[in-house]
Amino acid sequence: MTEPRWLNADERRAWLALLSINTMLPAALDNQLHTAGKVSLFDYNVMAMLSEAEGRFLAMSELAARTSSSLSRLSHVVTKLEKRGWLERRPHPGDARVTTAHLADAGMATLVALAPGHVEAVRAKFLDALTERDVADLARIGEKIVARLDDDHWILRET
Amino acid sequence: MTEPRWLNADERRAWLALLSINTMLPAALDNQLHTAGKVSLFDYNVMAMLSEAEGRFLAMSELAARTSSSLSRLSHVVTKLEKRGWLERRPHPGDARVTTAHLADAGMATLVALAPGHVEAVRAKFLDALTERDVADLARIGEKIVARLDDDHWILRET
DNA sequence: GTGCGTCACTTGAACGCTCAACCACGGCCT
DNA sequence: AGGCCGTGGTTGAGCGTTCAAGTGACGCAC
Repeated sequence: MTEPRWLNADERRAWLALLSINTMLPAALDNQLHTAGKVSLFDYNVMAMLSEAEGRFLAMSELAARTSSSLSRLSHVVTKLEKRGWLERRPHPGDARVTTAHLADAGMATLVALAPGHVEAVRAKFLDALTERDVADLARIGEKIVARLDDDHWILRET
Repeated sequence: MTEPRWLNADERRAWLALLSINTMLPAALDNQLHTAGKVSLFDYNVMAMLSEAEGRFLAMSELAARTSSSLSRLSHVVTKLEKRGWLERRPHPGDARVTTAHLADAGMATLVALAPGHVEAVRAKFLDALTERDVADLARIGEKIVARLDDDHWILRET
């Protein structure tokens, strides 16, 4: 039973900052999206990921990977968005186990309507506080952390 | 109605990384704490903040500030932890509006028991992926973001 | 000292998320 | 062909969080 290595000053600062960002940033963006269109940040992201996919659809498991969420959480949310007419579930032709989520036209329309305000909020609450250099550093460091948490996370998947 | 400024490559990388960290890191730490002692990361943090305070107590509003949470959320959690005998609410002598939360001995004991494993997890899931330089950069950048979200956040309160 | 606005919190209901259980299918292996 | 395990997904119950409303207490104006 050896003494644990406690955090030094910089480690503590980094950890506390990340912890605070972690609760405050999603809250701020959720807020903007919710007042603009009764949509959560997660809802938005689900639709955004679909909008960027070829054919505007993805398998549930792939969509879960791209939103860093559990299949269960995604399934509940897809059900909700489906009820609003923004998404549609379809069986996969080749493999009957697979369900694909398709972004409907109505979903694309709300996404397009919400996007400018959302990007503005991302800038206002986050990116505008940083220099170009900071953003590059953060991207590099952030990807290292992501790699540690999930070594084949999709955002690391480019050449 | 001008065209919004969409994100460039680094901005997008930084944003997506932060978004992923945001869901995966708390989940990983929650997991460790929950299997080690049926405690959430937020529960742990509440008790940790109290343990570091003079006299092991803080006003609810101050504790809310130090956990970046709403008073409402904190109130519910304090009720829960109080039922487990880890915390105690007391009226503030000078101002009857204020409630203070005190860390009980039992709470301190569980904190002490949980701390080594938690710190190890923070290192394993996060800090160990980074160089010393990265940690310093992240602390600096993180604090800039915190400042943007709340310009007198408590972690910025030292000289 | 009476009103009035603010502050510090609490509460209950609605909503969202997590967890464990479950089902159906596909890909084996024999 | 039959049995088996792993994969992909759904569901419902329980718990946690948010939101809006409500309760006192303080402080200031008059």
